[in-house]
Amino acid sequence: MTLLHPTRDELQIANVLHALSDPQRLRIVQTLAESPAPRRCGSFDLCVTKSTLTHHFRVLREAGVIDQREEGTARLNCLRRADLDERFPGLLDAVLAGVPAGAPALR
Amino acid sequence: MTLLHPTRDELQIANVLHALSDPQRLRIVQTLAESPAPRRCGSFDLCVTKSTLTHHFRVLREAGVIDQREEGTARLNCLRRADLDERFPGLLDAVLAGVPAGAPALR
DNA sequence: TCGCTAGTACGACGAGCATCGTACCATATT
DNA sequence: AATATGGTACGATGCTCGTCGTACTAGCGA
Repeated sequence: MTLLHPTRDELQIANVLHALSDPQRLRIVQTLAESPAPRRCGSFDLCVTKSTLTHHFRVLREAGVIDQREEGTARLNCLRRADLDERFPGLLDAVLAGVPAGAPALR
Repeated sequence: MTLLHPTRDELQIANVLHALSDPQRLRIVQTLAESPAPRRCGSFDLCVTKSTLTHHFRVLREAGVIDQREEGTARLNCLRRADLDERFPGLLDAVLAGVPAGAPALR
């Protein structure tokens, strides 16, 4: 299966904002931003099932917020910082700064 | 009827992002940002009915993005710039910069 | 007083979303 | 080969959203 990613030029502000407007996805992005290395989908501390997780990762990917690449049996996620900063300078940092620091564990 | 506005401290990043994730509302915010004076609800060039307009203004108001006050038979809208900038510094500017400049008239 | 203007209220409808469970498919590991 | 691990696919469910139309209210001007 091929993972569809929008190109940098295809990023739409409304899509990005929608992707970021969900608490679970916000938490994924926050975790990703704090993480030095790409992370597996399963390594996020969210209180949802695996299938729901898959859904959220797809929304983030299709909006262009994250990049997913396959690595063996896992799927590695990372923020598309450069693309986001280029298209929407300051947006990601502003959002991350606005997310409550000690976000409840949700689990 | 009393217009409910969240206080500055009650603003939630997820709510704000959701409010901003709709093209029509994005256009309202953009117009408001470019306007030196408060504007009436009817003065926005959107291709939706009056009742839909009312709905969008309520979403923006309840998320804390805009302030609405009654003035005779009209309702005047303005951005809550100061509050937004205080709680989420840079967010509004980043979003506004990301909105396509010559946004289609939608009408 | 009689409209006109600006906007709300309410109910409806179709679409989309967040969530789940079950079934499934790879790739490792034993 | 058998099992475990990491994740997807699909269908279902219930909720929310964007949109509309119709009916309504409040203020303003003739």
